[in-house]
Amino acid sequence: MNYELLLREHTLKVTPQRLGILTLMHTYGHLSIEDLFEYIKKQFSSISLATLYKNINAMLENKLITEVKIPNMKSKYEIAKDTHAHILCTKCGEFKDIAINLDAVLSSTALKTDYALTDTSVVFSGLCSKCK
Amino acid sequence: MNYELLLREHTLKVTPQRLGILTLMHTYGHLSIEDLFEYIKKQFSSISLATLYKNINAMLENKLITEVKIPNMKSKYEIAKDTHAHILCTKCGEFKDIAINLDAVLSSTALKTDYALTDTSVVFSGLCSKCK
DNA sequence: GTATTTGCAAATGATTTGCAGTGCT
DNA sequence: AGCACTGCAAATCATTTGCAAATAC
Repeated sequence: MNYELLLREHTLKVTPQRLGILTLMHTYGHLSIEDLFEYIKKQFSSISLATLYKNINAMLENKLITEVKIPNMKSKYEIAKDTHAHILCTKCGEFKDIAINLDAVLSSTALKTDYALTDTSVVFSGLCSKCK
Repeated sequence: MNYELLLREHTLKVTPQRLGILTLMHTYGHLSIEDLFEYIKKQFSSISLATLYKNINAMLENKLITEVKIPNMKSKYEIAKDTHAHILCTKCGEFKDIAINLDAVLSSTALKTDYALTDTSVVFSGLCSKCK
């Protein structure tokens, strides 16, 4: 994937730090601030936490990335993509995307509540195949 | 509802502050820490934020209440109840429970992922009937 | 060349902890 | 009586801000 283009499309300047952050997110899928800082320091030993936060916030504002809030855990960040849900193993911490179709649930909810629904935040949790 | 009994069932002592917190949650449905502190001070003018946090944490640990994490907002707390979902109006901030049936989605997800699913965290958002 | 970004240090905000006194059972 | 809870102050942790130097375009 071309992150330089992605940044430019979102009106953000291209810097090595930003490219590093996006590459990490692509590699790991979902990362907390702590994780990101730990990994990014390996490439940019002098990067500051302030820079990381500033970039995360800039990319969130431009909707290039998304924050995923998870029960009982710190938030994780991911490159923005189409509507999807997440699944968490509460024992080993595995966290990943799942493809589920919520269209029926969403349209019936919209009907019942008279809301115009635009976003979903869905995290299922339990035990993964290894942990259960 | 009998909050004294509810506290005892969860092995927590009954104190006026705790009863106040639970009554507020019952009245308002979902409250942030800020909201709770503002309201509870009207009853207990000398209550400290530390006490509020300690009680919230004690009740969370005992699963008497639940934290609801919401995209782009501070968490809200509610008295624990059966699995349900939430809906948020991103304009006026209305936030409420919705009764949706996720059984089909959950069982097909469990099958596909080989997870034993136990919990769900679902927040839909958009514009309510007045705001849209 | 100008505006934005970076990294540092300091400031702010949120939550937790320690402790002495009080209240619950 | 004994242990848990409260309220205060201080400590810790998370995030943001201000500013000078460096970098992107």
